[in-house]
Amino acid sequence: MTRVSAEDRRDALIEAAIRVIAAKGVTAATTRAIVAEAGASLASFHYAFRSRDEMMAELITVVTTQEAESVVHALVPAETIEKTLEAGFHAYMNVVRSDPSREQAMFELNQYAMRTPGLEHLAREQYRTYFAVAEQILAAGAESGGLVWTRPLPELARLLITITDGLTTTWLADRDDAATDAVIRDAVDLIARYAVASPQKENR
Amino acid sequence: MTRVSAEDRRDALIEAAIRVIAAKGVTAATTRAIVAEAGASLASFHYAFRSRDEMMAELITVVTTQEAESVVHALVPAETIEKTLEAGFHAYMNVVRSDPSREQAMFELNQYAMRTPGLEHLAREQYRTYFAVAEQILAAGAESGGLVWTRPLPELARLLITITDGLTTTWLADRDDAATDAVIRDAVDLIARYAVASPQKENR
DNA sequence: GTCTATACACCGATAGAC
DNA sequence: GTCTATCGGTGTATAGAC
Repeated sequence: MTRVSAEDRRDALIEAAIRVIAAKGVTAATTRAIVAEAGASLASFHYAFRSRDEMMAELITVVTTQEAESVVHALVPAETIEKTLEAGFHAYMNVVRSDPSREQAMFELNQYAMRTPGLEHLAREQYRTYFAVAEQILAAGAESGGLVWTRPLPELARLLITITDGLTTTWLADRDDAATDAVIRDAVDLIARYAVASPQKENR
Repeated sequence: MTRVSAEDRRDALIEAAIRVIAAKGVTAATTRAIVAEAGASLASFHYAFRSRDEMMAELITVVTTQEAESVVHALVPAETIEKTLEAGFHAYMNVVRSDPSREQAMFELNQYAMRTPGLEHLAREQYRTYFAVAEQILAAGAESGGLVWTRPLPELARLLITITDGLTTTWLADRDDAATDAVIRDAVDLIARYAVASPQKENR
């Protein structure tokens, strides 16, 4: 192997680990499987990382950020808040459908963090990121339609993530697209109720 | 060890495995850890089960049934459908709070089934059981209040499970009781809208 | 920095005595 | 049926040559 900076080696190993995890799950992501995917030697792994858990910790934050970006990127504002929300849910579900194993891996990683001493905070951090993304999406959706939310944004963001999580776990289990769409319509109705026309800006 | 029938041995090992999984996760449930918990020898495991996966398959159906029963058992009908639903969600969350690790294990087992060749059908089966329980709960809740659902029960059952799953994953990640309660109130409003007074029985 | 070789723990599973 | 002892494989991590 040609010489590579420590930073590049770490990144390459993490990207390789992400591919392995997305394909075969967290359990299959052994150091041997990761270096094989990265085309590196076993020793180079422990030159770049003190331990497998150290790499997993970094991987979790990287993959959470990637997930957040891919969801935000898939969004498109529509004419009404209902259509925007519905399109948002469908865009998200298309991300899930395009790589179910990867989405399952997000849950596995969260549980891995919860079960691993010293990594518990990463589980919480992962959801903090999700909530922040949800707030961002809701804020943008309301603003583009000239609306305001009549409920505190953090509450609606958690509601959105709760439903999204549930949609994902149930779909992963039975892959029922039609039933998922029906739940999405309910979710849209529920959330859209909390959006009202923005009051005219008052002079003062 | 005294002699035990094959059936009893299987049950004892499965119960031991459930305890190990609930405490430390699916990954920690090695054959050695299980027999140690059961007070048996390693060989007796493979006398009772052809393989670890054979035991895991049986365990998943057992634990899914247990989970269904413990939820149904925690229910109490109230005066209105709203109160019944809200009490139901809180009863469920109390089950989760009383043993978070066990509830996390339900997700881990589901994912284990999805990742293990030959066990995929168990993941679907697990959710079929959940949906059936949800239908049962919704039917009983409406009947006790003299109401009928204006939506197909399977759709409402899936909605209920979707929300319950999301409530669980988010609560497991950040243990935020107050935020969870707020989401529950939304869920109650959403579902209760589909219950109306039962029409009088008509003579014919 | 990168490699091969290896240490050492633990995994699932089985052989064979009792 | 139950046990101890052990096999072959794989896990994380490291030693030491280059």
